[in-house]
Amino acid sequence: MNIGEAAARSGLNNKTIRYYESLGLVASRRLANGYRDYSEKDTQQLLFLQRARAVGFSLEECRELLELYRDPGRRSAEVKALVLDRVGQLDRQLAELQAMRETLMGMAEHCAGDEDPDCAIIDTLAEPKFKLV
Amino acid sequence: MNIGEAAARSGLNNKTIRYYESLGLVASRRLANGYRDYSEKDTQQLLFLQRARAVGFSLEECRELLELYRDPGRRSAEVKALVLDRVGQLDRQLAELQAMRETLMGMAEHCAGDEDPDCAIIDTLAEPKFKLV
DNA sequence: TACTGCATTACAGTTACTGTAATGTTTTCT
DNA sequence: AGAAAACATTACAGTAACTGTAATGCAGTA
Repeated sequence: MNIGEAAARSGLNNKTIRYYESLGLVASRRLANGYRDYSEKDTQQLLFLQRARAVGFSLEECRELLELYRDPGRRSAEVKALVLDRVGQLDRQLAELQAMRETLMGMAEHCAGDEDPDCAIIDTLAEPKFKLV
Repeated sequence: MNIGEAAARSGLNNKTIRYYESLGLVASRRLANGYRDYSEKDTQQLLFLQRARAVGFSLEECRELLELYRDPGRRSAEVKALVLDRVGQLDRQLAELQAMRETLMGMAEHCAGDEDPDCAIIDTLAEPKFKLV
């Protein structure tokens, strides 16, 4: 199958697939006309990539995951470690975003939000009276 | 004061300050030797930028905020709207990261994490049995 | 005078794509 | 058969928000 169909099946964009190939994440056979030709197995790997990206793994992490995916001698402990690492990243990110949200809500509460120039938000950003992130 | 001190006071990197200047977010006077020269007022604007970035505003949003900061005739309603917009973005981001976290934890639970190649995580990424993000 | 530390500019690299241009091939319509 | 649409190819630029590197110059001190 050509790249359009592989894209449709994996949920990736054509350009994204070519990009992944340029990074050496996936390979592809070529037909006589130069068109890429994908097998079922190829599309499964693309789908794998799409799903790994959807839970936020970086492309380098995806590369490691793909290697494990392809390695019949893998240890599931290694896969699990990658996943738990990613959960740790998420926890840190979540905490950071939560803190931002609380700061913003705290500032918004003190702002009248009217036609007046007086604004607690601006004041806080310029010279905070309560602690920021 | 020169850029090093302005950086120290604002918590921004020298390069970051120059970068912001290249984008027209802030301006700077120059001394005879070509060095940038910052006033207290300048550093306050840099600090403002630093704080706005710290709660996750994009540089374009920062530009709007700075304009409001500088405008004595601003309406606080406009400032508040920007903040609440940002809270909305955060809520969407938080929901997305939460969903990723749950997916990952769900997969991790089903993985033994041992010396065996059998791995529920790999299986799920390759062809999911439960719904992904 | 040499050395250190700070300053300047310009350009490349990062992440993960997406958009555009110029071109070629395959398929479909008339 | 010939034209047009729909797909494919490559290469290069742009995005966000910086950071790193190189080559160079100025400032203050031993």
